[in-house]
Amino acid sequence: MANINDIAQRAGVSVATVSRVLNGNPYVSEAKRAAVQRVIEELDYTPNRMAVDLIRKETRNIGVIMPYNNNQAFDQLLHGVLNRSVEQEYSVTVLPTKYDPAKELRCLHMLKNKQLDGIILGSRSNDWDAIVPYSKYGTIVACEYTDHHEIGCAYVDRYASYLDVFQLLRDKGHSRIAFTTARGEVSNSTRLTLQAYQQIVGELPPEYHVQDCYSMEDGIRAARQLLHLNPRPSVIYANGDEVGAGIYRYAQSIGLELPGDLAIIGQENQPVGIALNLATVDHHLVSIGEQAFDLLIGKSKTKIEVPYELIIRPSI
Amino acid sequence: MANINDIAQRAGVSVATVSRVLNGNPYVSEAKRAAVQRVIEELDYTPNRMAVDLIRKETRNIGVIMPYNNNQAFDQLLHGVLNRSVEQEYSVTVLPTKYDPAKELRCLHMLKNKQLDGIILGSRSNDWDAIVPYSKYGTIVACEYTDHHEIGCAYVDRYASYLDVFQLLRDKGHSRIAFTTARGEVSNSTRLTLQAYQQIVGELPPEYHVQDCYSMEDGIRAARQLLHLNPRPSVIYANGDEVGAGIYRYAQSIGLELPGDLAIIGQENQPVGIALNLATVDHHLVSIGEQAFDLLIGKSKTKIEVPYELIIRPSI
DNA sequence: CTGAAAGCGCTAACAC
DNA sequence: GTGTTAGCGCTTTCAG
Repeated sequence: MANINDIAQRAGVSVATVSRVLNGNPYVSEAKRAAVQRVIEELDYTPNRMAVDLIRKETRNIGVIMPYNNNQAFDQLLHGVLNRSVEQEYSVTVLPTKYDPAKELRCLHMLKNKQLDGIILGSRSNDWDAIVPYSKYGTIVACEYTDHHEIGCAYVDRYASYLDVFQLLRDKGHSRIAFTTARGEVSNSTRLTLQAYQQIVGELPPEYHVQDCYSMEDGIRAARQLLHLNPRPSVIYANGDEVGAGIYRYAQSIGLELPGDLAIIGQENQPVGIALNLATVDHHLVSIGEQAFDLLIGKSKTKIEVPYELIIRPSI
Repeated sequence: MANINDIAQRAGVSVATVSRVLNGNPYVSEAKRAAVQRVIEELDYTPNRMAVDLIRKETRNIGVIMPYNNNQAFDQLLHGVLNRSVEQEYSVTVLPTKYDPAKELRCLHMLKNKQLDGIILGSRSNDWDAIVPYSKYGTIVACEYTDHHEIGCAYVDRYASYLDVFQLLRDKGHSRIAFTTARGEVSNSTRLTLQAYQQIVGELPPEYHVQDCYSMEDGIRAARQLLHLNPRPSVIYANGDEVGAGIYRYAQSIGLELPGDLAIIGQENQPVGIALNLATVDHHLVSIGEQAFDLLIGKSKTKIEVPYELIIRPSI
C-alpha cells in the first residue's frame, strides 16, 4: 500500500499538505487539494489507522468485558452497547473472560497498553481494589453499582429488585421459596439475593439454593434437585428466563402444574420466558448497555440508576 | 506512561536491549536483563501496543460482520468465534451493519487501513464483486458458500437443508406450506428457500411467504397474516425458532392446536424452540463460527461444509 | 498557504 | 552481547 510520502511525492507537495487535505484542514489551496485528491484516488490510498492512532493516542475502540457463557443476559447488554457505538462511529471489542480473574486483568491491561480507549465492565471476578487502578489508563464503566468515584456506572438496584420479588412471592402466599443463581457468593448478585431472602423470607434452607445456573440445561438440573425435596418449594425464583424454562420443562415432565403445584418467576424478560408465559423481572440490560456506552465516551463518572420492571404472568 | 527510552536510560542500557528483554531475545546478559526487568517493574511499564502493531504490521484483532438485529442466530455465530479467539489470544471486534451495504463496506475498509487482520463475514449485503477486492488487504472468511477462491468459507448447504425440510413436510402429507424469511430476495437464504420450495412443493402462492421476520413479534405478525388465509396453511416453516415461537403463540391464541390444525418447524435449535417443543433444523451456527475463525487465522481459503441437522419434535 | 523537521513508541538490521 | 541508527506511517509545530 502506498503511504503518505508516495502521495506527497506524486502530487508534488509535502506530506504536511497531504495530511492537511486528509484531515480537512482549510488552509490548503484549491489547486493542491485537487492534485492531492487525484493522486489519492489514483493510488487508492487510505491512511494507516495504526499510525494515526499512535500519534493521536486514541483508538475509538472500546472493550466490553463479559463471561460469554451460555447466558443471554450478556448478549442483551452487548446489544445495548452496539446500538450506541454504531451511531458514534466507535468499534467495540468483545472481551470474554469465563469469569477468570487473571483473564479479566489481562483485558483491563489493554487499557494500559493503549489498545482500548475504555472498557465496559459487564462482569467482574476481581475485587474493585484490583480493578480501580486501571482507570488511570482509560475510562472504566461498570454495569453494577459501585462507590468508587473513579468508576461511572449504569446499574439497576438489584437489592431492591430482589426484595420486591421476594415480597411479591410472600404476598402471593408462598413460604417455601427456592432460587437459583449463577456463581456462588463470589458474585454480587448472589450475595444480594441471599441478603434479600434473609430480610424478607428468613433463614434459607441451604438445599433451596442451586448454583451454577446459566442455561436451560442448568434449569433442568436445578429442578431435578429442588422438586424432589420434602417439603418441595412452592415457587422457584430463577436467575434468568432460560433457567426458568428448564425448571418449567422438568416440572411439567413430572406432572406438576403451574402455578398451583409450583410457581416460577425468572429474570430478563427473554423470548423463552415470553413464549412460556413466565413471570419475570426485567433488569433492562439493553438500556444498561446503552447508558454504559454513553458514560464511557463522555468519560463520565456518573452513577445512573436504571429502573427494573416486574412483569407478572400466569406462572405465578 | 514511561516509554522504552525511559526504561533504557534508567537501566543504563540501550533501547535495543530493552526491546530484547521485552521480546524474550536470548542474547542478553543475565545482569542487564535483571536490571531492565527491575526498572520495568519500578516504572510499571508496559509496551505501547499501537507502536508494536504499527511496526509488526499485525494487530491480532479480527472483525465479525453481522447485522446484529434481534436475531439470536448471529449471537450463536459470534459465540462460536469467541470460543476459539479466546484460546488463540486474538481479540474480536463486532461490526454491526444493519444490512446497510455502505456500512458493510466501511467495515471491510478496516482491513485496508490496517485496523483488522481479517474479517468474518456473518452477513452480507453487497455483491461479492464489491467484497472480494478487499481480500487483498486481509483475510476474509464467509459463513456461506462462495466460489471465489480468494474467500475461505465455513458454510452449511442451505439449499440441501431447505429441500430436506420441504420434502419432510410433503412426506408428512402437507400441501399448504407457508414460510417466513428475514430479508427479501436480496438475501441468499431467501432466494434458496424460494428455489427449494419451487422444486419440492411447486408454485408459491405469494401470500404464503412473509418477509422481514427476525423476532417473536415478527412471528406473531406473520401468523396474523397467514392464519386467516383461506385456505389456511397447514404448516409454517419459520426462519428461526423465535419467529416460530411467535407463530405458535398466535396460533394458540386463536384456538389452533399443534400439529393437527397447524404444524410449525423452525431453525437454529434455540432455547425458545426447545422449550416449546418445536421441530427445527439446526444449522450449527456455533460450529460455523468456530471453523470460520480457524480458517481466518490459518489464512486458509478452504471451503468447509458443516452438516445441518433436522430435529423432529411434536410440533410437526 | 506551504514545507522542513521533530517526534509518537517501538523493532530490527548492522556494526562492533 | 550490546548499542547505533534507520525506519513503521502519520501529525504537528514552526518558520517562512
